[in-house]
Amino acid sequence: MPQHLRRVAKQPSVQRLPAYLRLIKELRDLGEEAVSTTYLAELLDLQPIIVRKDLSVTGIVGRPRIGYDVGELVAAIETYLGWDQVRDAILVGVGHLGTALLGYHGLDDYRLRVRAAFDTNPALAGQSVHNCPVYPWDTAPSFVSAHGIQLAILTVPASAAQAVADTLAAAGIRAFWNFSPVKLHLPPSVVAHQEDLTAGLGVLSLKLRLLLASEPGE
Amino acid sequence: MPQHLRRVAKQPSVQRLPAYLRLIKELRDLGEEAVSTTYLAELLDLQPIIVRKDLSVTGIVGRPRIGYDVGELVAAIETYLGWDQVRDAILVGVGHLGTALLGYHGLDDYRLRVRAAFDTNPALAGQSVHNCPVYPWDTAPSFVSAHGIQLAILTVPASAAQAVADTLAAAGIRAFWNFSPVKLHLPPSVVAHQEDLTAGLGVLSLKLRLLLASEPGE
DNA sequence: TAGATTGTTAATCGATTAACAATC
DNA sequence: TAGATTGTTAATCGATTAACAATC
Repeated sequence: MPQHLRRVAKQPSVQRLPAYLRLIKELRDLGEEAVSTTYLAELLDLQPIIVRKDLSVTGIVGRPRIGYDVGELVAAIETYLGWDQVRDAILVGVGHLGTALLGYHGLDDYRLRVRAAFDTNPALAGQSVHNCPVYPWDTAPSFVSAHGIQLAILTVPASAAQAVADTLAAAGIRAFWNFSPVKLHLPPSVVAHQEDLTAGLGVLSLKLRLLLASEPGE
Repeated sequence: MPQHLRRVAKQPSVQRLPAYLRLIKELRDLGEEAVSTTYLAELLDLQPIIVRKDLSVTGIVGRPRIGYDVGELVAAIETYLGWDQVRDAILVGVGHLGTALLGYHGLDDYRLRVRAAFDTNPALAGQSVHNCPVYPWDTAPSFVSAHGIQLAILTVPASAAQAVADTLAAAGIRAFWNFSPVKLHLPPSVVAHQEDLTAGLGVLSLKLRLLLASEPGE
């Protein structure tokens, strides 16, 4: 493995990389050949030096006065995040959010392929949601081991999340993208990332409250 | 406004408050009267001192050896975030994600009421999605000003987000919960919070790549 | 050349952690 | 009382920002 792919960026940096990637791909599709951190920073309301530091973890080198080669930069970020290769995934819990994610073409852009969805509701089994087959939950472990799936998207109710994760981890899942509002406790050989929509709503609500409180007449 | 509601917690703290609130409400519903930071920290894989620091911004005081009063703590966090009062909202963009959010009862738990949804698709106008009426997008500005709506949830395509936000801000919207993968540029009298699902996917993908790379046989 | 941009090194800032007195 | 927990103050750690030489 090349040295620069070993560098571990801290979470704030990693979280910004997908936003850079999105913009740079747009520029590429518009025919641009180079991009500067000054420009990216302006679009994202960041300091140019932050963008430069963030990009440096991917090992990319730019050219003074010109910036970074757009094609190289896309490749560098994708390689760094592991988005350069197709990864198979399953989704568990075909409710509102699960259905929405199955219909979200964005995942495809990042080469994440949801091969199957699972649900305990027998009415869903055998159906196809946004072109993804839905199977009974019982069959998930054998599907995972048969196809060597490493990534699972969890959109199950909070009460079920830990048990579902335990079962899938035993079947071979190594990474959970967890949309259930529960912190998963897993062995060190498995990684997880929790999406918490209410965290964002909390930040926004506080901002709004402080904004309104700061205004005359309050 | 009481002094402690003026204290502005930093973003990492604020983001953790909703997770505390969720757990504490569960405890309350189980009949618990007190909770310690030691206990909350264990459930969330955090240090107790972090939890204590985070809670202190709400102005709550605990009792040594006992912890915090569960009812008081729920009230303190809700008041701090502005979740103690019902807030009206609209949603713009009734696609997969917009539909999922309309069906998400979680919003109701935080007293966020989506009064109407809007879409440019004429086939949707007049329909009702998860008990929320859908109207033509053109009518959004007048709805916002007529009802004094301050918060808007944006689930529109990236290409439309900035224009939609500009229009709504002019009509009186003060806060945007933005699910479009675009950084909004808004006047200082308006706040926004961007949800970026791909940021989380990036973090998870990197964790997985590093996990696999660290294993024997790689 | 002049000026813009990269990329390094050092300084600052803020969040996390440690230490510990207070208290129930 | 002994022991667990709160809450403050100080220390550490890590991320952001500043300064600036290198370079195209």
